[in-house]
Amino acid sequence: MINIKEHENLSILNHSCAHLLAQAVKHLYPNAKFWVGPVIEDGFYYDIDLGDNSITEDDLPAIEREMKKISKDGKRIVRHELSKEEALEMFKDDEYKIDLISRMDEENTVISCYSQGDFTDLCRGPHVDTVKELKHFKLLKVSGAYFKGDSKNKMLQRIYGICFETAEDLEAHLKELEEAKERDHRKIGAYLELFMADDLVGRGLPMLLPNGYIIWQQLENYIKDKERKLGYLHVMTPCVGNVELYKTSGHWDHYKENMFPVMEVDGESFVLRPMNCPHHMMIYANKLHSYKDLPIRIGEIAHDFRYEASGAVKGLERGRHFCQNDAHLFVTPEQIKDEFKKVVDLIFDSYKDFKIEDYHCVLSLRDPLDKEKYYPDDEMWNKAENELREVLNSLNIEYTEEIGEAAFYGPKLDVNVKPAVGNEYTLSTCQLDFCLPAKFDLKYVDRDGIKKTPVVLHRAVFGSIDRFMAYLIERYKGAFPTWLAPVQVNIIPVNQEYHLEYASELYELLDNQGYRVELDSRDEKLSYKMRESQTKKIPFTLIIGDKERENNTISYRKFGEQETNTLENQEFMDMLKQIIENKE
RNA sequence: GCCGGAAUAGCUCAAUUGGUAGAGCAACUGACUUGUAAUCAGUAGGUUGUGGGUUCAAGUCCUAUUUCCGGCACCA
Repeated sequence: MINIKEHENLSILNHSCAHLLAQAVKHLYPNAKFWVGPVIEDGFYYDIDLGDNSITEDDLPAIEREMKKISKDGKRIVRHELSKEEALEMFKDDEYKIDLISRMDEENTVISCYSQGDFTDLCRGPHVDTVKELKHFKLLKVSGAYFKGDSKNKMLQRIYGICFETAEDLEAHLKELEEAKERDHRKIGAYLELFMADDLVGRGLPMLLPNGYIIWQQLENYIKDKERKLGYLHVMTPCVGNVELYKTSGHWDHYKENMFPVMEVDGESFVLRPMNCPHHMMIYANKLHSYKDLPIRIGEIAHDFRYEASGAVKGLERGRHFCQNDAHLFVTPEQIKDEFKKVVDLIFDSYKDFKIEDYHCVLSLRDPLDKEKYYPDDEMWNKAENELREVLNSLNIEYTEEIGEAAFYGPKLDVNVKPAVGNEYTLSTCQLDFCLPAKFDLKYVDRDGIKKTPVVLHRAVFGSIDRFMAYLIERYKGAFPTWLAPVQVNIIPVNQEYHLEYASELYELLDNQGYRVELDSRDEKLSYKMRESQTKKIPFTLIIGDKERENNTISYRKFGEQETNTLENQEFMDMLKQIIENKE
């Protein structure tokens, strides 16, 4: 999907279109006041204070018509420059513009405005020359948005739209949006019976159905196997923990609002655990370690519970229960780089197996001004951040840096992806932590006989298995590679009477070798069964009739292909084995 | 949590200004015995998310509530 921000022309076009939107809204809602209207990846938006009025999606067509009308009038877009003083005078009745202007630093700043007909807006520009150029746009959605992005502030109304240079581009984009909706893991998940949710079970608590659980187990086995080969030790720890555990780690102070409420039992206070770091810290602390033991890599497929805001819950992507592919690596300071590199390699090796190519890396740093969230030790933070940056650079990983995105205990590398619908989220993460080991007073005995505190890398390759699965559903549009597919082979006998026996033999053969195979022996036409096999996106559909029975062969059709191939039975088995091994 | 929208059969949707809740697919039954994306006929399927209210009459109007959807905020 196109990123408007990356194209200069489109960027200017969309920004100008935001002004056009504002002008149209002003015509229809004269009391409207405007905050900001920036260009985003998917077009533009404008944040508007409509006072007592409100706009719903039903009002968008009328606003679009007004925009078209203004565009047809074809007024020129003119830039004026004024001093801060003049600007304050000009917008004296508009508290939003006053807010913007007064935050511009120097007294002598030149402030620019853009006018088109009866509408003038404060703006840095640049813009297109006339509103006539703004023809191929569409308003997409309305929503609330907090003033200055702060939930303590009042809510403004935000209108989203997008603008293109040609009608064809716009149409193509709208079509892409429709297609993206079809890819949504919630839609495919219901259709292919991968998971379900029910009000009686509770909000944000999806349940994996047999088909989905097969995929889930494949993922679990895949990553545990990879980790085992890299020296990870897997553990299992309880889903409930004493509150003191989280007070010690500091998670309680930062996240108690987002935990399920405390359960009081026999004078002890418990919570459903929201993460596993403290448990793994305690496992490390279970015995005294030598520097020779390090690194120690504790891994777990761990069930966690978070009381996510109701508006944040989304399918398998974000639930109130999820399963982390978590691990904590206890290392000496000298081992940080090497271990970090191994984690990064593990992440991207795995991505190759799942053919995940569309991601971007973020180095998440602290906000030095946010003394509340971040552990106040500048020296520790600088050291950790520089260390992480150095490793990323030495690995030639492309990344952007984001301030204020770090965990409270340390900076991290996040690997982010975009879902079919909604905001980007983090798939994999590797976090550097100098903080928690000290809080738990973890030690190892160094070469010189002195007890020292290890450094911890927190990492998750499949952030949560559920979320990773959500991403894969969308990545593959439900057509899973054979090694992941819930049903790998579907056998269709041409005729129930004459071919069922041979088809059953083949079923046994495949089943005995551990393949996930089904035999469709219903009284239906072949074409009917073929259609169903294709709509269920089963990788291999076998057609078994006279030809196959007489020659001891298998005719098969691969998902998404039109032709059928025929192979000797053994050849087919070899091919299937090969495809699964190659994760095709 | 906040702003807005939605909820009708298992699924996708329809039902005029308030006036007998309907269709396709799926399911079930029967016939057909099939060579690569939908064979034909029949049957059954609903307290219109839930609770209150207005009305002679509510899927439709009002109200509360739950869940879902689109964003915002949050994301250890």
